[in-house]
Amino acid sequence: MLKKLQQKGTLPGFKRTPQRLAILEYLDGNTEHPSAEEVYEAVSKTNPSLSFATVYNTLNTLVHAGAILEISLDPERRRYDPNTTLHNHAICIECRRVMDIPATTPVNLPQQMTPAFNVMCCHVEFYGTCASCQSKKRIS
Amino acid sequence: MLKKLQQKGTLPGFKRTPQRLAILEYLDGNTEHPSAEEVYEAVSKTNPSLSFATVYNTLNTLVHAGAILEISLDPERRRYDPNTTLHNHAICIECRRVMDIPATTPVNLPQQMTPAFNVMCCHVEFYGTCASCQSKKRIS
DNA sequence: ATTAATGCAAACACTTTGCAATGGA
DNA sequence: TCCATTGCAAAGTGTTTGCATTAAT
Repeated sequence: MLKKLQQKGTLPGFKRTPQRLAILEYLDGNTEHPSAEEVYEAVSKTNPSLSFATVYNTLNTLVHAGAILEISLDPERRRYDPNTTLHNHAICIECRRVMDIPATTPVNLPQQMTPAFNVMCCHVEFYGTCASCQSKKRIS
Repeated sequence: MLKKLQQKGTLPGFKRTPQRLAILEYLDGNTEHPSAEEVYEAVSKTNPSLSFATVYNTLNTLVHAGAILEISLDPERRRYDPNTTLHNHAICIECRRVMDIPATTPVNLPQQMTPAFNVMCCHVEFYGTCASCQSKKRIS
């Protein structure tokens, strides 16, 4: 998905600037669900002139193009997910890390709701503790 | 849950001020998933001196006491849910309204994740269009 | 009397916007 | 050349905080 945008003429009017290409490269295959600040921190290492405006501008453009997903698991800040295929998330309540979980068995709305609400997609959030936070707790 | 807090001596140190009692009354049984601003708008009608600081202060106190839930479906603002029992949500992508959905069949993590991630609870988000937005679309 | 809560204003964090300068197409 | 994008600074939105005053216990 993001690889396509790195090539010429995929999205009409989308100019492939050095900043955008660097952001695309950072996002492609990234499973960290980074925030705008994390994108800025990472990409500005190689592009010191990068501005926050460009990061936000690019992320919003990518969201509108459907190339990445905006996820609102964190009330403090928006996070972005380059994985646009159907999948779920496990959120560690200790370290707040978000992990991808394959969408296996489909989840259905209870029958009585089916006619009233037209489900287009669904997203499951698993809250709990990740492996590393579990072992940290055992030690302390 | 919220009814209890309206009575004396339920939460040590929790003072039942007129503002808090009005907020509790507004929240109790409310299924609108209101934001802080919506709480302020509604409650300040009867309590004109109410301040935003008090609304935020009270909502945070209630969240910490486990009396209400903070939900981050909306990246723009936090919403609050007085229903603290296990349930899911249907989000209309047209009008952004959030509806409660009973949690029927339990959702499980794929087997291979089970030992690594200790699931404590799970929350399903159904995205789609609600009945009223469907009929609006048919008309226009 | 003690201590928590109120209301105001200022501060804060995240995100968007206006605009002149830049640079892809 | 044309027009989207950049970078900066200012503005906008939602939330928190400091503090003197008020009021519940």
